[in-house]
Amino acid sequence: MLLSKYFFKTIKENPREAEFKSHILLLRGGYIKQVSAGIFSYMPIAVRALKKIEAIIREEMDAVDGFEVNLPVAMPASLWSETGRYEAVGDELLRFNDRVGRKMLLGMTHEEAVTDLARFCINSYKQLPVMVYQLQTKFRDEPRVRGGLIRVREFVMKDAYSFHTSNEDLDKYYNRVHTAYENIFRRSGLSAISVASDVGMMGGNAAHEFMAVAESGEDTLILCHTCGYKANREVAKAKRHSMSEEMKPREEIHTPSKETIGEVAAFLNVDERRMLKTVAFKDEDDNIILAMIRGDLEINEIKLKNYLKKKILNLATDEDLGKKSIVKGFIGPVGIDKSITIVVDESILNSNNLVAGANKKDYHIKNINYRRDFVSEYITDISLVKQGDKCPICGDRLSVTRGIEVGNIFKLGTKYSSSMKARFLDESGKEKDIIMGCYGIGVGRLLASVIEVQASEKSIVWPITIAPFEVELIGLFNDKNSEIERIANDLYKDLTDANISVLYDDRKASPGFKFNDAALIGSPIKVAIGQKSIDNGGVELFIKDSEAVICPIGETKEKILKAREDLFKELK
RNA sequence: CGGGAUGUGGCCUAGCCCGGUUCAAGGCGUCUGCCUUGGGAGCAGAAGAUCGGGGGUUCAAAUCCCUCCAUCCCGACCA
Repeated sequence: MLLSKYFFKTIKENPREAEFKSHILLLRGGYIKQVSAGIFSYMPIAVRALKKIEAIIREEMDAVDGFEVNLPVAMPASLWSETGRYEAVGDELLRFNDRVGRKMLLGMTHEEAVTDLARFCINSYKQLPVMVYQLQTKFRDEPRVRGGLIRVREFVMKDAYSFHTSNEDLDKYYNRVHTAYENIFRRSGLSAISVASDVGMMGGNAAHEFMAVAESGEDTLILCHTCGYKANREVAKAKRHSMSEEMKPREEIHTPSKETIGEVAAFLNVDERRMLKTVAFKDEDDNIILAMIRGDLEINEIKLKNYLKKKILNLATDEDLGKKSIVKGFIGPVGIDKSITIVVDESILNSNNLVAGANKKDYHIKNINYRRDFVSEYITDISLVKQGDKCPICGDRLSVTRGIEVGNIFKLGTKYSSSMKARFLDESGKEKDIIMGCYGIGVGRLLASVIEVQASEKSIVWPITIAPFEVELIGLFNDKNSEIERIANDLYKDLTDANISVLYDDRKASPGFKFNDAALIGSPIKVAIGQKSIDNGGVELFIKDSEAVICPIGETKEKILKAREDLFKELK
């Protein structure tokens, strides 16, 4: 490809609206053009990289016996009503009417469409297991977009759906996909780790997310470097040490205007770990829920929400509490209105003689003990894991890092097949719901993550497997110097004939201009040829971000072929 | 949806607080000509702007006020 003819434009200055490294470099390098918040046009250089990623994904999906399909972007609302999601999903589902006024939607995910296909095609256990996948545009009307391609409204996703006769078979297949995902990210040059994750609106039994570790990531990951425990903070657990001591008699004490854990602990001179913290929430029906946890810990709202199977859970306002005659700042388990749901964190069970509010202004109660002083039918782990907490598996210190979710895999179970009546006949002729799994990868997000994780502030070096052009040939000559131009042209032809994707910068532009554009184009192999390099004995070869190496012209093609092969080998 | 910020030729930025003789400016990019090729060259010329939109205040508005819109960041939300 001749750069002088290429549909392409670079920008010298950082665009005003971009803050993320990947966003800045993708805009400056002429990969993407923003059309609206979270909606982008992709230029040829980006499309080349995306197609390479898609090719890797297809190979790996085919290798786990997947069949590529194409499901619709626009669907009738009635299909989604079958699972109740037309009504259940919020405004991120874009709803509209067609010309006859029928309710429609833009697909943000495709469980309904694929289950509809499955119930049509699958009748017998003999057809299972089977997996279908697609690479297709999704639209999600996100309330907040972020970081260029990191979080967008319209994007291409690889989504795959598998169908099984049993949970055991799903488990087996799920592991195969897990491996396929590891292959995809490794081959794309992105180091991603899988963590246990929340199942969210997809429902189902188990899930993993594949995370690119990056400071700019929006997810918080909990990792144990000793035993390899890895989890999204949303579901992460920690070992909480016991704080038991001999039970003491309960005692009410005057704590004027001491409302926060810190204030009360200081006032009474007790450790915050001897405090019982109560946080009040409100659900979608305006019910008050009190979550109780040890004073030094925080509530993980997602765990709490999942445990209670609530759709909405917000912090209760002072007004909400007032309506139920709950005394803000002095809430406690003893003497509280019995009709209020109390969720008790496990940390309360192995601690005792705790201090909590007395449900009376300016009073707390000392030496509260679970069982003796109160009980609840809702006991679970609702604690938020912090840096330095103990690993639930090995007890060693946990560390916290940030990650970008580039893929996820879910065990769906029968959530969709049962509501949509996607069934099969088993060996004994009995009708059963098909057991499903689903597996997603955000293609554009993967591309952006590669930059986010490994690019410098000013330049991209693409992994060769996804590079828009494997080689960039930088011609440094003017028109009069036809000798050098002839050598460059010959080299370009040689490389192209060898089936290497080459971008040849043949533009009339200064060397600095070309080198800077090359830094944005990001070919992992760059060749510069000019009077200076010729005088030094040939061309200059740059592999990834290394210093220039002089290479005789006659050996250039072989050197590049070798370097190319080596780079591919690294990402096998 | 809450909090914060920003909208000035294709891109970046100054001017705004303190309205009027720098008031529509500078750089980049683009076009034409000359010249030039080792780290975003030089010279000369040219095109290109409803100062985000609307309303208001005023003799006078990019500048002050109201309102709407758009974009970004943080939070909420999220496969």
